[in-house]
Amino acid sequence: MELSERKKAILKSVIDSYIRTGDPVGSKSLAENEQFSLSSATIRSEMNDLESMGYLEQPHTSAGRVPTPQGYRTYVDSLMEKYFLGMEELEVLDEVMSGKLNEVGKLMDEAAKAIGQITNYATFSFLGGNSNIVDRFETVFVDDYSFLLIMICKDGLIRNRHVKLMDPITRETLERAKEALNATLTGLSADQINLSVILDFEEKMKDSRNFATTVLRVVHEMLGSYDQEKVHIDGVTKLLSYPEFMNVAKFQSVLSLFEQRQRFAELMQKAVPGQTSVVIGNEDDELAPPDTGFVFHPITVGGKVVGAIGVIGPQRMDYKKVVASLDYFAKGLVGQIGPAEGKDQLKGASPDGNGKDSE
Amino acid sequence: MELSERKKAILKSVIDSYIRTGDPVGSKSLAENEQFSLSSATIRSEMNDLESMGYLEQPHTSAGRVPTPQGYRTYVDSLMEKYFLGMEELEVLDEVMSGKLNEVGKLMDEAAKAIGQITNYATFSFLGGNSNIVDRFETVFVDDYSFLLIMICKDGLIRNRHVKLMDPITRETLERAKEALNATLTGLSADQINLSVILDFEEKMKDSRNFATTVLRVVHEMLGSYDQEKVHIDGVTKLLSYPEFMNVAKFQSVLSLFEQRQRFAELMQKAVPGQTSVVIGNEDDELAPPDTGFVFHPITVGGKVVGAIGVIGPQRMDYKKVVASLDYFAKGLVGQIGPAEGKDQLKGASPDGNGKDSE
DNA sequence: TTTAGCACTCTACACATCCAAGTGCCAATC
DNA sequence: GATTGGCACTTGGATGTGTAGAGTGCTAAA
Repeated sequence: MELSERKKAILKSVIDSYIRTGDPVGSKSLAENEQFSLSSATIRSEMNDLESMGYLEQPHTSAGRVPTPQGYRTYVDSLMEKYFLGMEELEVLDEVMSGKLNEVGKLMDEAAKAIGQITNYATFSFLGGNSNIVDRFETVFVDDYSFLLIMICKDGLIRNRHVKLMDPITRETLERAKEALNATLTGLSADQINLSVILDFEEKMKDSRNFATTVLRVVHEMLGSYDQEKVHIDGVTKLLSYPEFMNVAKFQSVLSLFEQRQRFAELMQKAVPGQTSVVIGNEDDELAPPDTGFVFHPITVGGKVVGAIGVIGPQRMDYKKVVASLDYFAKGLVGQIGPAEGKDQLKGASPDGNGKDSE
Repeated sequence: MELSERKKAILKSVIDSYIRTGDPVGSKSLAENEQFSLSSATIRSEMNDLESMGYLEQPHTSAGRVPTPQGYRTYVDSLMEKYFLGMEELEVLDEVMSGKLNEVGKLMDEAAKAIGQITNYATFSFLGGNSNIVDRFETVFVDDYSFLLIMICKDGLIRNRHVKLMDPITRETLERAKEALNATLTGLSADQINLSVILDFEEKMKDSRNFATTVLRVVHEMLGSYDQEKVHIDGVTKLLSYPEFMNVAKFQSVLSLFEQRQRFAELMQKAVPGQTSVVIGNEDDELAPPDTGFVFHPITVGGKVVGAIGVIGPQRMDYKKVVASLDYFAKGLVGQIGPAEGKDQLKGASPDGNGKDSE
């Protein structure tokens, strides 16, 4: 059954009002809200329809109506109007983007903070996927018992590890290991590194077995795991100012999401490049806790999603404002990281990478 | 006025009981608690004394007594008995420590998590101070528009940054920059880098001014700032299981501390090498939020505090258990990082450094 | 010095009441 | 047929009252 224009208008009003106040909205307050020249009874019956169609629900018999996830979904997809950022808001964002930050990671962190300031919700920034293809390895000799292993990926991301050893190595061994790595692992992604590749590498390094094993273990870890450290969350306290999170249990469910950072990576797999996504409550899966909303915008480099920046708030968050902020930042970011890409397309010049990738 | 033995015993009992239950403890329950063969009236008068001496206080007239920060202080310093870790607890910790983790940072994170599991409080691990002395710089050419700058400090800590540039560089320029950095900055700490040092460096790189400026800015940042990213907090949700944090305002004050991570660094300045410190509420300064307790153990490398691992919980936390866990881990850690130091004392072999220093 | 007894204070809880908000339904009206 | 006013009904929240229980301070007696 299609929604009539009037139903749409009423649904939009209900959601707008609920987002603003957080109180269930009743037929009377809507009727008084001039824009409808209808009595509360009429509105009541329309709301009744909307409820049976699944867009609204009542916390209890004598309360007003509250949007369901499905209600929010239609609102976000087709009802809400565009939000235009105000002067101060633009200033906050522009300041971050004009800041001379050489690292995209830092930039994203700052932007997330700024967006949190504008919207008053918690924000996160997230960088790095897990299916990188190795471009090459580099090593730096630190001392006889340790060295730095640097992995440069095709998409420009850089990770590194400081590897400690039990037995001393020489610069020569290290150099040989680097060459062996480059010879065997270049062009492969994590899931392509199988036993034969490993044996190949160990064969090349057979005079220093222990060392080779250690190196492989580190490489494996660098390739395989999402890098939890790269999820930065800011402004969790802001959530405590919303009544829906004053309930300890609710807040706990959100907090525990924050502590399982790898879940962000899963969430990000829903990301559509260049487009702001909205996940409402546990709409589809169990990815997000109930009563919360997620809005995020993926960051793509060379057509590949390498991260995201986003907002976490109550389900009734001000989606239009949040979406506007994220869009504005994402549009600006393309300008920031675009030039480097343009300059050096053939080499796929690192548009990013940033230190945070190291770990 | 000195505390009589009996007063001490009563104070200890009150605190033990309060830590266990979280309820204010009354004279009657203490009197019944066999170990005193005194009537409740006597205990009452003793408690009255303890109250006027500042060790106890009453939430309201008809409630039992609750320890003050001063009360906890005496408890921690001289009253509490030693806690012996149980088999399962030892197992949890041993497993972490025996894990082949090449990086001290990772090790500390895991240990913090384990201690959280044992004690059921929030934990943190923190790595890196800000007054490092530069041992040398290394660079890695990534592509024409970016490179990796690696700073190796005297104490073995390693930091790195992926630096992006607006103009292309050559491997030769990069190599020259590295040599210039090593020539001018080696052996200096952040506060020793003044204008003349900067001018010296710029003079050496005068044919590529922009590049030199960028490099200096990055170096400055690497040297100067506490690295917020290096504070890892785990198990915040655990705190929500204690009634004292069910109050939203209280919990908020703790959370906001977590969001100002640099405050950990300040807190750490109180650290005494090799010794577990306890900070109770806002005992002295405003460092810690009221109603919370901090217990932490600094990690020293070459006599210098480079980090800490610790526990954050309600003021009435089980200090003896927490202290025992931290002590055990710290003792074990010395063994872990000791060997590398021993093997290569002259060179001040990196006992650590770990990737997380990069950022 | 210790103790038993007692009056007093305060909180937590259960219970009752009242009120406002909002609903659904129905008959009257446009 | 859509809209509306009227009305009975439901419900949660706020407010008030009474009671039980825990704990105290004080005092007089042991």
